[in-house]
Amino acid sequence: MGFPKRVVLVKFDPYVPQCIQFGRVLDPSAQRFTVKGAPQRQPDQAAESSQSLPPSQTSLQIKPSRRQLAAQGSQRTDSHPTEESLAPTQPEIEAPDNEAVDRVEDSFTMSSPKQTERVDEQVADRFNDDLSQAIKEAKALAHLPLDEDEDAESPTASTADDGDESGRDDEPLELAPQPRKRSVVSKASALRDKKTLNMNTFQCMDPGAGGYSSQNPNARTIQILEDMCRYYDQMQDTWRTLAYRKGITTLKKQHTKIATAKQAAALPFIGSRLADKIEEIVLTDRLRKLDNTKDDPLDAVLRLFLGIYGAGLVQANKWIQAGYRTLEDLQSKAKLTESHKVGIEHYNDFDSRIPRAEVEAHGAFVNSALRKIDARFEATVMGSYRRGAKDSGDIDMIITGPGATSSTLRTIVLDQLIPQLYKAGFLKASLATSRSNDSTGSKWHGASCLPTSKVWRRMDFLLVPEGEMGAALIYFTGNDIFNRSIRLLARKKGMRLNQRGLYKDVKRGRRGEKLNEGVLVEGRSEKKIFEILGVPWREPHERIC
DNA sequence: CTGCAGGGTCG
DNA sequence: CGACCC
DNA sequence: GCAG
Repeated sequence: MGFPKRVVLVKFDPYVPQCIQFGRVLDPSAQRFTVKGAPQRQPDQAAESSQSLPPSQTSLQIKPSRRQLAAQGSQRTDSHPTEESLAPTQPEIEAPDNEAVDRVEDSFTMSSPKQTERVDEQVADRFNDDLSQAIKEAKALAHLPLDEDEDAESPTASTADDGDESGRDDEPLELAPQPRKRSVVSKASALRDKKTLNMNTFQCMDPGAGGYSSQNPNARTIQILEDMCRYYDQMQDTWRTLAYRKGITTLKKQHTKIATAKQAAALPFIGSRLADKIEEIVLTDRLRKLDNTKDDPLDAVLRLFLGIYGAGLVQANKWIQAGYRTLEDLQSKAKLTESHKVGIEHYNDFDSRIPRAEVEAHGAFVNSALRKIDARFEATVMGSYRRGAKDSGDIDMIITGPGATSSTLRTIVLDQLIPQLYKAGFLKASLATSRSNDSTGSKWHGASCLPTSKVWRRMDFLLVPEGEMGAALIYFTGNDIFNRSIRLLARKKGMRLNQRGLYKDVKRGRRGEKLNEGVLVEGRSEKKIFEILGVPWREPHERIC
């Protein structure tokens, strides 16, 4: 999702790690600093039951709905709508340190760029076989309007992604609205193999909604839904946000106008609720629900508080219930953790976007310091920067080195690099950091600031041992939807994918709880992981779901 | 009605 | 361990 | 909010 979306395929090395980013997504327009004196009015705007969130509850209930509570844990990802703005069509936005990247790649990836296409095709082909079968299955299971005979040309996976640069306008046809025709599709095929996964449900199998633009017939609808989505994201309603994102992505893939609820509901990831909203938007050019929630003072306060690093629904509601309405209230009256203090003090800093050039500068600063400690190590900026974004929510760097073990990395980074960067005045605060003596630690989260600036930026370091580069690349390349999708796929295949590697023979309980670590299958090569999972290779910029 | 990725850090 | 974050 |  995103705005002007899909633009260039910036010309960077496909293998260059591009990563997922953990930016915060906050609506700049939100009147977060002007919400003082928010009325103490009683909440009545909770139209739907599910909507009666704790927030507004001026009164007693501090308790977030189960939904929301469960929601913790995945919000604010860089893949949020507003975050995906890719750099404008200037192909020249190459990563400044391409060399560095190349080196990294060379050291940690099996295949060289040369072999890329070939490999990809092979994978793709292999995939197609599986796919055609999966597709049938999918059609039987999903209520997609495909005709039986159509699947010969497995649409979805425009497989070996034609590295077409001029962007694409081809859209996955399955999603195309077509005259409803209850395909009597194969109960046979459906029964054939219960284990066949419905690939249509994995967004990682399908190139992102790249062709989307304001030209899309559903542009207006999408715009409003993105507003809703952004709102829910701010409210940290993870699952609703996720659902919206999926639905929006589907809509972006449509090339015809979706005007009725019935029409909309036929699409994947669009259920009755979203369908109704879509119809309302088309009919009235607005969404009442959005209008309401948007200007509720208490919601505004809640969103203000939720924007603080380290503050979630529980904490924010406690503050609200305690009567606090402004950041000043919190600073003067509430008991805050160190993170909260930093988060409040630099609320604006962390809330603002980081220009691409500045991201580069931060990266250079870190890299320079690291090289002085040990020239073999490298720090590479990942995140949306690698995806070619013109600005980022935070700066995310992977630090690795030839033969580096997690232990040596911890020593180098945690005991030397970080302290030095602090001394240099570059690092300003730590928010969450591993301890060099913790054998499992692998990250450092904090804030940095260029000598030439006074705006603090969220900076994350990830320590990645050589043997885990492949998995790390996938993880930090994102986007998050893609990651979650591919991880889910791995799970469905009895495996487990995390930032360290792909594991097989993972035993799980009835409810999916991991009962066993599983056996490491692959961690070093990104491509192999894709291959093993049967996911067609996708360039980083195509992993925007 | 339940799961929605999986894992690290903080208090 | 719950909350929060990536 | 969707899907199973």
